[in-house]
Amino acid sequence: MAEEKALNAAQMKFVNRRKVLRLIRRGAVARSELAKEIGLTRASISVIVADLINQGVLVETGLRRSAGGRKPVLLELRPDFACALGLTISRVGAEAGLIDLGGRLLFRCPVIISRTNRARAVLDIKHALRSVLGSGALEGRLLGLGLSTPGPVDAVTGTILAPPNFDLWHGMALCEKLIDTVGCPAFLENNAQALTMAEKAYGAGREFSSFVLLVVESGIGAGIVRGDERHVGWRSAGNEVGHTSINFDGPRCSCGLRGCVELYASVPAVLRLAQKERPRLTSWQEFVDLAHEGDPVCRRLMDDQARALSTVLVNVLNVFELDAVVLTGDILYRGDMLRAAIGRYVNQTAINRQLHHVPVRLSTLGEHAELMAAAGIAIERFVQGELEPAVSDISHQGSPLPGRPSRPDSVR
Amino acid sequence: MAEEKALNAAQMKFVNRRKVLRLIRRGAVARSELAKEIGLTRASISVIVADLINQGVLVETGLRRSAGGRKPVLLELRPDFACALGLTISRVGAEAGLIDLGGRLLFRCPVIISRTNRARAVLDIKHALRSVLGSGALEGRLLGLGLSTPGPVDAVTGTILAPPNFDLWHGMALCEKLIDTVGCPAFLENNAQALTMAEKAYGAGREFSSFVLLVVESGIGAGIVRGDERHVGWRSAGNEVGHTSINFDGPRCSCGLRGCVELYASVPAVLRLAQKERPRLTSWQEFVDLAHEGDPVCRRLMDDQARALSTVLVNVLNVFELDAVVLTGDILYRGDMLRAAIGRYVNQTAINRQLHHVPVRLSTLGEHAELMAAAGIAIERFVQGELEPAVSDISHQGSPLPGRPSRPDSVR
DNA sequence: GACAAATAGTTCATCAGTTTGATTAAGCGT
DNA sequence: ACGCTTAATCAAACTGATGAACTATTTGTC
Repeated sequence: MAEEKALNAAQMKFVNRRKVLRLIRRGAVARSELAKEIGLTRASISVIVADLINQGVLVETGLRRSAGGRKPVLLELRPDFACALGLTISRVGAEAGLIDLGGRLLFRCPVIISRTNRARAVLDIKHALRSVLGSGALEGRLLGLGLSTPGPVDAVTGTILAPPNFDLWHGMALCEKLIDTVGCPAFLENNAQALTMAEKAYGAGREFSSFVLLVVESGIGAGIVRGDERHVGWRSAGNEVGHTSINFDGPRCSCGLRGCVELYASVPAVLRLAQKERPRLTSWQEFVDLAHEGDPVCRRLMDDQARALSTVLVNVLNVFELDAVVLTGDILYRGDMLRAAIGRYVNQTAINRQLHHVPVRLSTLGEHAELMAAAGIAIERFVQGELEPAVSDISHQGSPLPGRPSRPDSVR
Repeated sequence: MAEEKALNAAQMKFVNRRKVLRLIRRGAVARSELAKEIGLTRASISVIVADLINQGVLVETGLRRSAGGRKPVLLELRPDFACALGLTISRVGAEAGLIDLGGRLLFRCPVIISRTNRARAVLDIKHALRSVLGSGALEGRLLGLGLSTPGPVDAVTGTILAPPNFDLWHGMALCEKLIDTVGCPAFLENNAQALTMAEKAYGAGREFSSFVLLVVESGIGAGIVRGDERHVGWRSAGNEVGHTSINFDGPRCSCGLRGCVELYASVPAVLRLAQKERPRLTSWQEFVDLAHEGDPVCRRLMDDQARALSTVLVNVLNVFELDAVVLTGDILYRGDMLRAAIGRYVNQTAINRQLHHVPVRLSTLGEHAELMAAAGIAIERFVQGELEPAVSDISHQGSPLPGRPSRPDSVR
C-alpha cells in the first residue's frame, strides 16, 4: 500500500550495493567512476566493492589508461561466480540450458515436451533440467531457474495464465512444480519480458536506457524498458501489445477486441495474406526472400506489415517517450528490410519526432536468444538483489566464495 | 545516467519524510498507522512528525476511537500552512486562482488573454496573477505557481512546445517569464497531467493506486497514475493518447498518423458526425440531451464514441494493468450515459478482464477542476519534497512557521 | 473501582552505513 | 627527481533509524 519501500540503514545499503552491481554489469568500471556515477563517495564505494570482491562476485580485471594520475582499477562481474538454469517453451518447441553471470551460454539442449499430457509434459521438463544439471557444465553457485513461455503469466506465483493456442499449460503453477527438481529458486516470465531483459543486459538494448522490444513471430509481444528499469504490468503478466487494436472497426480477434495488430502483422497473418496472391509460398523465409528479389506483392505486404507494427510502436512511443525500438522474433531473418521500413514509418509519425529521432534496431542476441533470456531471468533477479547473497543483508555467515577459492587475480 | 538516486542518510531522511507527508495528505492518520504503513518504527515516525509539526505543516486534529488502548492522535496537513497560485489556459479561456494545502479554492477569477499578441498575452497573465496576489486571500506561505496548458509542454524548462491550434504559445518559456511577477517557483504542465494529479489527490482517483484519466473535450488527453505515482513521459510532455491511432488505414491526422482517436471521439468530431444527420444541433449539450431523449442517431454516435474511446483505453490498460478509468472534460455533462457505455466496452475487451473488473468513473473535482489542477501542480511539488522546506534537508534556519504562530490545537 | 491487557506515543543509548578529511599509492610530464 | 594529478584507503565524526524500556491513556473484567 505504501508507495515505495521505507528506508533504513539496511535498505540504504541494499540499494547502494545493487546500484554498484548493476553498473558493473554494464561493463568494466573503476571505483572512482562508480562513485561519480552513483553519487556516493569513493570511500563508500571502496567498502562496498571490497565486500563484493570478498564474496567472489567481483574481480579486478585490469587497469584503465589515465591522463596523469594513478590508473583506475577496473572491476567486473566474475562470470564463474555463478550460473543460471534456463528453460524456454514456445509453441514450436523447447530448449534448456545454462548461462553464467556474464550471460555466456555454457550448455544447451533441445527438449521434447508432450503436447497432449500435462503430467507427462512436466516430467519431460524435469528430465531435461536434470540432464542439464548433470552435464557438468555448472560453474560456481546455481542462482536459479528461469522459465519463459508465450502469453500472459503471473510472475508472482509463477503460474502460466491463459496462453492463446497453448491450452495444455493453462493455469499451471510451473515454478512450484520444478523447485524441488532443481533445488534453487525458479522464476517464470512471459517470453517477451524475458527477451526484453536479456536485450537490455546483453543485446541491442545495452546502449539505451529506455526502449521498447517488439517480438514478432506467431504472436506479437513487447517489453518496455524505462530508466534502465523494465516496465512491468500487473504481476508481470506482460504488456499485451499484440492485442493492441489498430483498427477499431476491424475483424474480431480471439481476445474480444477488434482489429488487433496480430491479425495484420504477425508472421502467420502476413503469410496468409501473401499466400492469397502467391499460393506457392510456404514459409516466412520464402516470403522475405521474394521481397528481397523485388516481388511487388511481397514488398507491398511487408510495407503494410511495417505500417501496422509502426502504428503500435508509435502508440507506445507516444505514451512512454522511449529512446529506441528493438525488433526480434522470426522477423530477424534478413530483417533489415522490415527494420528500415519500420524506422521510416515510426520516425514519420511519432508525435515527438521533432524532438528526437528514434533508432530502430534488430536484436543482437543471436541464435539462442530465447534460452539466454530464460536463464537471464534468474541472473537479473540476482543482480537486482532479490537473490541472496551479494547484495543482500544476510551476508557474512559462511565462506566468502561458494564454489572455489577467490583467485589471486590482482593485476598489479 | 544512474538509474535511481544514490542514497545516504540525508536522502533517507528526505524519502521517509516525503512518505509521511504523502500518506497524511490522503487523509488523517495517526503516528502508529504511519509507522505500520510506511515500515518505520514508531520512534522514527515520532521524530519526523514532531519536526513537521514544528514547521507548521502538520497539526494534530483529533483522536480516533480505539478498541482497548490509548486513542491514536490524528494528524493532518494544516491547510492554512501554505497556498498555491494557479493559472489554467485552455483553447476557450483562462482562469487564475488560489488554493490552500488541502486543495480548497480560496479565490478565483476569469482571465482574458490576448489571442493575437504574444507579449500582450504575457502581460495579461501577469496582470491577472498580480490581482490574485493582491486579493488578500493568501494564507500562510506561497508555495508556487502552477500553470496548465493544452498540448505538449516541456515541464523541465517550463516551455510550451507545440500546441495544435494554439500557435500563439508555441515555444514560449512561460515559467521563466512569470517567476519575477509572482516571486515564487513556477511550474508548467500539460493540462491532462495536471488534472491527473488533481484527480489523484482530491478526486475520483483518490481511492485507486493506479488509474488512467481520460480528458475528452476538443482534444483527447490522458494521464496515468501507477503505484500512487504519476507516469511521466519525456520531460512530462504528456502522454499523447489523443494521437493514438485506432485505425491504421483511417484518415490522416494533422499529427502525421492515420486514424487518431481524436478524429473519431473528441467532442467536435462527434458533433460533426451528428450534425450530418441532425443539422440543427449546435452544441455537445444538445447532443447529449437528444441522446438521453432516446434519439437513435445520437445514441448510436455516442456508442461509437464510447467504442473508440474504449479502444484506446484498452490499449493503455493492457500495457499498464491499471485499477480504474476516470473520465473528465466536456463529456462530464450528463456523463453517466457515456461512462456506462465505456464501462461496458472496456470490461468486455480488456485482456485481463478475467482477472479484474475495471471500474469507470466520472471526475468528482467539480466545476473548477482545471484551476485546482493548475494550482495543484505546486502543491504536488511541495508534497513531493521538491519545494523547501518541510521535507527538505535545508531546514532549521528560520522561524518554524512562516505566516502565523503555531496554534495551540492540542486535542487532549 | 481496582487491575490487567492493550495500544499509542516518547526517550535514549546503540548501531550501521555514509561522509569528511587526511593519507597512501601510483602515473604523467618536464 | 620533482610537482601535479588522479585513485584508493583509513580513521574519526556524523546522521538517522532501531530497539527496548518507559510513560500515557483507554477498554474491559471481576
